[in-house]
Parts: sequence; structure tokens; C-alpha cells
Amino acid sequence: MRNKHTLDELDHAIIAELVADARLSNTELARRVGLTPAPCLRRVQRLERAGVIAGYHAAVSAKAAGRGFEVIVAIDIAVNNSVTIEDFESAVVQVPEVTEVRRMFGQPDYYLRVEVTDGEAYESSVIRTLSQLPAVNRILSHQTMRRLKG
Amino acid sequence: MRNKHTLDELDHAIIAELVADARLSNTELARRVGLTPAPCLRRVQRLERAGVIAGYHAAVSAKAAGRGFEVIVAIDIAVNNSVTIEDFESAVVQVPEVTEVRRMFGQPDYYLRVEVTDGEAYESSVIRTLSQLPAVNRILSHQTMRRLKG
DNA sequence: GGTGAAAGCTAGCCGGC
DNA sequence: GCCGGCTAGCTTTCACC
Repeated sequence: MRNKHTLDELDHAIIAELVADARLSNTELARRVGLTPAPCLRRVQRLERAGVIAGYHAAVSAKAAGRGFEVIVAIDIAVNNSVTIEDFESAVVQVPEVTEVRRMFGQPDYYLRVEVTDGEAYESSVIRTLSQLPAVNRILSHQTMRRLKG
Repeated sequence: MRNKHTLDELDHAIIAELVADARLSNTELARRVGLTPAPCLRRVQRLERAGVIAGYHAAVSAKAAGRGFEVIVAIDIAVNNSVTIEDFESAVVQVPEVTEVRRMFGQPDYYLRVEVTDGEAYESSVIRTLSQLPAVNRILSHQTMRRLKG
């Protein structure tokens, strides 16, 4: 996808405000970036159409939702057989406790983020599922002590 | 923080809707979960106050925003001197390209997520900043090939 | 949980620069 | 082309049932 319009200062200000608080009213957003509501709304809509703003999501507190046990999982796969890799990927993506999946260059082959209530839930729902997949060679779990940002 | 009220079906439905689209109007949200707007709004506000809904954020497409170069950084620190650690943490958190910071149990001591335009930007804005901090012992960069989820 | 009403917001249309 | 003013219609949000 090509960028037809380059983003100016105002666009960046709008994006920053909406990243900080997606529920800002258009009126308040306009006031903050120094515009009147009408052109402000037009810019927001243009950013949405262009795909720069991909969506708006409520952030659920992992702790409050009973998912304070966060683990970063490094996975190495055994083979470069494309079928088993595809099986692995589609299986991983479907596990609801797995909230992020990245294919990496070099090692490890994958990084996962997992959010569960406790170690038991982690073991039963995630590790048990993943270690059964034929492609998986090695699983390294790193438990999060504290999240400082993000 | 203790949960005074346990969340019922309706709360979970509301959360799911708002995670999918935080800009739903309260009227539409109420309709979808089978409520009238007023009690629906009260529930949303209660969830916000309880910290279950931590906030609402616009999702900026990393690609569209020219931040397609995503790196997971594993950092080990040299000392357990609390002052240098605090310096390190506050310095890391302030770097805008660093979008996530976790303190881990075991090794590595920290996991960072960094989003920049390219390798050059990564080197100059992040590595240069981080490697100058006295607490830092070792930096391991893992470049993301593809994000499959999250 | 539902009702009603005041205040505020959205989103279109128009003119001006 | 982009901004700002206007206005009709809708939504939000509250006190009260």
C-alpha cells in the first residue's frame, strides 16, 4: 500500500491524542490539536480510510481480568517442513491465552506472549498444547515480573 | 486490588465488544448486549472505575506509520545496584520507539519491544541510547520477520 | 433494570481563503 | 484543496422511578 498523502504535524498530533485516548470526542480532539471540529473529523476519517488508524480497542487490565501471569515464550522449531510449520502456526494462533505471535529472524524462531491466571493454567492450557505439535523442538518460558510500559 | 463484584455474562459481553471496537456508541453497545443505554453505560463506567477497562487506544498500523521494523530486545544488566537500575528503567521507558518494557524473572532481566522504520533508525535511536547506560551488560536484538497475532 | 429530558456531539452543507 | 461556521438530528448522561 502506497502513501498518497504524507502525514503532517496535525495528523501526528491527532494520532497521538487518539492513541492516548480513543474515546475523545471529536470536539475535544479538535480543541487539543488547534482545529475546529469539522476539518478535524475529516482528517480522522482520512487516517482511518488510509489504514493509518487500524482500529480502536479497549485495553483490558490483565490483572483485573485475572490474567496477571504473563509469560514470554521462545520457541525453536525442529524442521523446515512447510506443512508442519503451517500446522504449528495455525494451532498457536488459535490458543486464546496466546495474545501475541511473532516469527523471528535467527533464533528463537518464534516469540509468543501468553496471559493466564497462574502457573497451573499456563502449564495446562499452553505448554500442553504446544509441546504436542510435531514442529516444536524447544520451548523456553520467561515469566514477567513486572510490566513497565506497554 | 480486590474484586468487589464478580463479572457476569453481560460484563464479559460488554468487554468483548469494546475490545473489538472501542468507538461503539453506547446505544449500539447496549443493543448488542441486549440492554437499554442507561444501565449499559453504568456497567461500562463501573468496569472503568474498577480498572478492568484500563483505557481506550487507537491502533496505529505499524506499517502505515513507517514503523515496520520491529525488534524484540533482551537485556541483561550488570549490577544489582538499585540506583543504576532505576536510572536504566526510567531511561528506557522514555524512549518513544520502545513500545513495551518487561522486567523478567531469571534471564534475560528485561524484554523490550522496539518499533522503528529501519535498521539505521534502530541503531541510532535505541541501541545508542541503551548501551550508554551504566547498568546495561548485554543487549541481544531479535528482529521480527512477521507478526502472526497481536 | 428502565424512563425521560437537558446538554453535548456528530456529520452533513455551505461559503471563504 | 483545505478550513471554519452553521444546523438538524442523534447520543450521552443524569436524576428519578
